[in-house]
Amino acid sequence: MPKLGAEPIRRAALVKATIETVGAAGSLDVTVAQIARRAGMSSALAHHYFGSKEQIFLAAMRSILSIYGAEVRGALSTARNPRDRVRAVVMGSFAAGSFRHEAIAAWLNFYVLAQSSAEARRLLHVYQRRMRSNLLYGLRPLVGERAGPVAEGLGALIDGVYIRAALVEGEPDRQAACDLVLAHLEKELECKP
Amino acid sequence: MPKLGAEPIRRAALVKATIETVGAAGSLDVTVAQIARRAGMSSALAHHYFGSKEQIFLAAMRSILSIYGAEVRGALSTARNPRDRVRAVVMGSFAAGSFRHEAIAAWLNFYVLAQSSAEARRLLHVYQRRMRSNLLYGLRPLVGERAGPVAEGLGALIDGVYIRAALVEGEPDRQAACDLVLAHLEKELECKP
DNA sequence: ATGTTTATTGACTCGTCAATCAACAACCGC
DNA sequence: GCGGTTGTTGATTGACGAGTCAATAAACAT
Repeated sequence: MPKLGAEPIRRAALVKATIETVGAAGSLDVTVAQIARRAGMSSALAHHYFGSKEQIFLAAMRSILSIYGAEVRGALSTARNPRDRVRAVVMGSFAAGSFRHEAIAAWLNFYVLAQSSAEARRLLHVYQRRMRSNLLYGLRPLVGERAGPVAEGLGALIDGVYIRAALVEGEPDRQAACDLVLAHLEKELECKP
Repeated sequence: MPKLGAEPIRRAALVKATIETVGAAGSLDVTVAQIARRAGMSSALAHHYFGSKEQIFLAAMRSILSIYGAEVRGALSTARNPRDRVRAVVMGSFAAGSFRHEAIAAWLNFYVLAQSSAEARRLLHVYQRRMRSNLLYGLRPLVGERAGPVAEGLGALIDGVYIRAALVEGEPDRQAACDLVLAHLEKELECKP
């Protein structure tokens, strides 16, 4: 049974299974055994590779954050001016890899975890800072000193759209979500001072 | 010890203690014993009056929702035109009784609970529908058929500001939060068609 | 006085679950 | 073919926590 070099495969399988299980339950109240079973292994093995339940969750969140980051970077890479840069950050946030039921449920629970786990809070702050600085970089040339508040509003709006999407069953409407935020952005860009 | 007519006092004490305990822990992962202790009684009594842990939480959420509803109604009562009506709904959402650390933490966890508890989901939908209809009522005369999308955006923005406030320690800045949303509203009202 | 209703709790049951461990299985270099 | 490394699990432990229950105590009714 045991083939060598299994560690990365097992870890990946556990991360995937964690996102699926948390997504299906809509809560972090899932057992390591459930996750391990979905990943096709025993719960002892999950502990063997990750050490604790919390570390399994955090690995899953890191995976989600890294997909999200890659999507935003990808969208940014084709942007040639500030306006498109800001739009890219928004559109990256609603790309297919991130704005999915499972990932959204994970996000929501991640917010909750951040209230009690220092490591989760740290991770969340990293994401928020990156998002904020991405937005500011594009916004500054467009709205000058208003960039701060505008970024604030965009970030909050994106977060709000995310958690509202957590409540609909089935996959959320990416197009509609993205358009809503982009429309808000247009309004902000209309007045330049 | 036992004085008659204790039921309503006990229930209220448990609701209060639940909000405090969940607020302090930032999670629904608190024991009935913790809540009961904070409310100055045994866990058996908590079960006696509420039947189950979930019912205790739901009672706490109903209390928060009812305070919120009262605040919005209060703000609405002095509004004399559509514009002030919409502003009242927004400002009611950031009134002192609702936009507090504890209540915000409860909200966040309520969203999570709504993913797995039918009763929590029902309760949440009641609130969302009421908020939406309050907004629409004021928005329709102002922006006509755009009222739907605008209400959508306002609702999402308010939710987003809420969960972001969950992450700051200490009491959140009500003024700033409210201003941010009101500024968004002004922008939406600028173009009337 | 006595029985009924309401209030209250300590002690208990029963299940669950994270984490550990001992043991077993396959592969590797030699 | 042997010792070390890696992979893997069933069984077990130990703790914790929701919910129950029997028992006690005060108030009330008659």
